[in-house]
Amino acid sequence: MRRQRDKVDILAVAKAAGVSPATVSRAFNHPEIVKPPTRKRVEKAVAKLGYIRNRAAQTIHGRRSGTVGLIVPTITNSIFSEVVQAFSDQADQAGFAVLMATHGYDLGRELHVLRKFLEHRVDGVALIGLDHRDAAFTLLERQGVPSVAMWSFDPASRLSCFGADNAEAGRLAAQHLLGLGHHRIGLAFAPTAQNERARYRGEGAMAALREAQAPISDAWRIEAVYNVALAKQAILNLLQGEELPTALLCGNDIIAQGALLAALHVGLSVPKDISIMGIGDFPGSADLEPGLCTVRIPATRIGQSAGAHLAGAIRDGAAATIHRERFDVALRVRATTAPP
Amino acid sequence: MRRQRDKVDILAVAKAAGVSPATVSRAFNHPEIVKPPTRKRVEKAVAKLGYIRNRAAQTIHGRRSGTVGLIVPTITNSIFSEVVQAFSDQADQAGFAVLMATHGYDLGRELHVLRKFLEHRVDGVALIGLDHRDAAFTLLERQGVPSVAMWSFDPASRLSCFGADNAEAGRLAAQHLLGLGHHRIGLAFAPTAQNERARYRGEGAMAALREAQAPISDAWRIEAVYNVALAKQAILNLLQGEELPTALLCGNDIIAQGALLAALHVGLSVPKDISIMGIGDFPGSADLEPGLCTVRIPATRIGQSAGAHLAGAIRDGAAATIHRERFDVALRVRATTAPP
DNA sequence: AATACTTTTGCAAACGTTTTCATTTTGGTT
DNA sequence: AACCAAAATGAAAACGTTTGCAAAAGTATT
Repeated sequence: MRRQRDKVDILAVAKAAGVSPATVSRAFNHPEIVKPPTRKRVEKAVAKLGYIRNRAAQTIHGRRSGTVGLIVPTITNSIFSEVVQAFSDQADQAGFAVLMATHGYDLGRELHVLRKFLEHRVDGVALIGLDHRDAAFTLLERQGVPSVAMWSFDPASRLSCFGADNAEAGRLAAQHLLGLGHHRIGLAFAPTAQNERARYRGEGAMAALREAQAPISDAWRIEAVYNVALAKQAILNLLQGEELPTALLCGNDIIAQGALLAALHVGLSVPKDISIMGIGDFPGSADLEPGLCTVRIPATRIGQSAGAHLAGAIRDGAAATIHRERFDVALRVRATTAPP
Repeated sequence: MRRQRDKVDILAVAKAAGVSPATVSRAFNHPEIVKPPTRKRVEKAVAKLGYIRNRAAQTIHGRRSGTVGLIVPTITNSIFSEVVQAFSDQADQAGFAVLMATHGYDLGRELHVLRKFLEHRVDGVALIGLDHRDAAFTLLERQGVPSVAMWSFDPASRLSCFGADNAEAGRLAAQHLLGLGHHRIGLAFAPTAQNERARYRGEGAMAALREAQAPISDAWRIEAVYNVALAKQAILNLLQGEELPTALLCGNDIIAQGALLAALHVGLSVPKDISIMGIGDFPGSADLEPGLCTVRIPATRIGQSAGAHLAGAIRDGAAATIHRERFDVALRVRATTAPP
């Protein structure tokens, strides 16, 4: 049984292998420049002592920490699970460990977490969306930390961004409903104050409705939160009203899922009695009964590209240059929509 | 505009505040022992220079890293989202940053990630379940890193554990169906090889069926994976058969959700034509239409307790003592089950 | 005003690596 | 065998903190 007191560091390994600490270090970081027999001896010593490198020590020496920070609003529903998974996989493949945190749609907490991550000297940062505290932007710029924003595309973004044109997504959704002949369209969106995704989508949808001269009733405009149960509740209230819309355009698939359940709950048949349209095409949306009609946002590809780009930017020390990538959205016509 | 070259470290702050580096350090770590006016001067200097502490430097000095590792099978579905969120919140509150990774139900990858996290000198580790590579256990013991396993309870566990008795959950589910009068019960479980949760649940269910002398047909025993779409597919195959079971007991709510969708898809009415039972009570299960009958496992409480305990064990340097906490499971009778 | 505490601060030695520079070893040419 | 270049290794100085110990500055007690 190994005693606690004889700590096994690079020096202990060096002694056990009969080489200098420098050689041990090189055996890890530049194996090609240490002679194979020596390397073998080092490896044997490492195995025997159960040595585990200390990343903190190399971080302090100015090398990279080997971590990237990932800050998302939430992981309790499926909205970001795909993008988080894809990003993490990519980071992992590039050899990074992922520091992850959620802020619950509170940009103040986001800033707090960001600061904490910078104390840990993350080599890069990934955020969701383009709405952030000004302090967050300046912090990232001052520290020269490569960073990416995922989910939204904006040609004038202050951060590198990988995402979709949310206004277009909203427009596409509205146009699909209008094209089916709907005029009385209800809108269910999340609060848009600190959330440009919801804001842009809403604006895109409204623009399309105005163009088509569809009426926009405040009674049909409800605020839902990103949670199936709560969204279901909110929509139930709407469905209690007397004059119902013939279609419901939801800010994302979570809300749409709530809407679908609410409709079924009050005995409405979808899409016969009411059409329901989502945005996002989250995992599971296609498999609902009936399958949810929505606008696809390629979350996995966004996460992958963002992860790969961030890893590259870290490797090249390219914190300052802004890179923007726009991912196409596409209508996914499924069974929850039909002519009124 | 601050030049990149004049790095702002504790020395720069000290100079700007007219004190020694030691005092700056103390102002951060033991504010109570530095005189208020001095502290003020330090704080002002910190703000002016935009200084951000370097956690790596304090880690290397033997202090704690301020990070905990969280390794889960997956986050792409709702299974672990609750427990992950609760654990992270707790860790965050205790001042820790969370290094998180997924291994996709591959315990080899889990070991790999664990090793990586130890290189980063995480102060504690949280895992899901009790099935792990032997090397993972020894690694944790050798390194003396406080660790907890969430989700399963076992009085003989090798790690501290916070979780439910999965055999009881399986038994409870089976007994509920038997009690309703079902005899022809299909079982849909995930592969049990490296997953004691599924294994114990299955064993508990089988034991109850045997006791009740219910027939166990291999044709009604199918292997599903933890993914709504794939589970739906697998169950669809089962439902194509001629002699159908009158009830379906699913290894967890994800599979049950797939089963529900599959049944609806082929035009079966739930629970009139077939009863469906899940295990877990994941977020959203209560809100399905019809609401999913299941066995509740208190994921949020598990994550909270595990997080709080881990933080405590780190504070007290109590890596060796094993703590086990058992959380009660409870039947949640909802609309997807009825007498045959 | 001198003494004895107590509180606050500073000095300097760690912490575990990496890397520059210098030195030794190796292998290839004459 | 002598020489030279190239390859491999070692010595030591960093990296940015924290903390034990000692010195200095207050504060209370005579």
